[in-house]
Amino acid sequence: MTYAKTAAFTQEQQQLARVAKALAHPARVAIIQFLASKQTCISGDIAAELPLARTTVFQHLQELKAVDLIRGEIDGLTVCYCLNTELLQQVHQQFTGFFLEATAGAVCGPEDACSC
Amino acid sequence: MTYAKTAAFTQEQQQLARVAKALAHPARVAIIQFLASKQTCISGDIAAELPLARTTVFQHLQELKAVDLIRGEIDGLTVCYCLNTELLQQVHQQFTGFFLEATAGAVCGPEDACSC
DNA sequence: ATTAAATGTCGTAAGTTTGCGACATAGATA
DNA sequence: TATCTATGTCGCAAACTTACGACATTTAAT
Repeated sequence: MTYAKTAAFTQEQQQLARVAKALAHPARVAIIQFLASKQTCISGDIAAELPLARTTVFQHLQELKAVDLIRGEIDGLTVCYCLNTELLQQVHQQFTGFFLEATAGAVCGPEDACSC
Repeated sequence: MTYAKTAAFTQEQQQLARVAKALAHPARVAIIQFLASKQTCISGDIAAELPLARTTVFQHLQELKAVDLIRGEIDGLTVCYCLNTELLQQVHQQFTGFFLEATAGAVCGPEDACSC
């Protein structure tokens, strides 16, 4: 039942939410940063870089793959994980659009009570 | 147990994940867009704009308030909801930094297999 | 003082996420 | 061929999320 009403929102809202959800865990943020820090694809032990069990990291990797933010190619014994930089750029634009729209009004300051 | 290991990540990663999580549902994206579209604070029936029950919308509003993306001031019988544009701007910068970092490497194209 | 309207609080059902250990599988190498 | 290493798959327990109805609270009007 949990996501029962998702279909009632626009594609744009759903897509933004979907990506946001993929980034909604520090481990997944860390994984992307780690892949970015190596300037290349990674074969292997990402789990060793994180304070989590191997299977848990694998699970996070699956989630990132599910939204296509990263790719994974099997290469013999190891797997090669890559960032999908093209999608990341696209998503960046989408978020920028969202934030610009949201900040355009400049309604309330940070401390002041609002004066409705 | 679910968020047991969160503390093991950096503040930056946690903050980004926290905001991403707040945006990780289309209803919450829609709420922010709705508040932005009115160029002012809103007293009242946000639920009427969304395909969800009043209490459910209220719950989403609470979550957005919890990360301080929106503010709510009680004003007599109604409540005045505002975007925290200052925070939104800050978060926008944070996301931009993250995405720039992530796309800097430009490792793999969208279709090509990676060449590890 | 009653009552109507607008919000907030609680509880609950169903589904999802997180984190992990145990087991399965597939190349590589002796 | 046995076996080591690197990954993938399953299943489980605990916690979290989503969605909603029923009830409480608060303010404004009559």
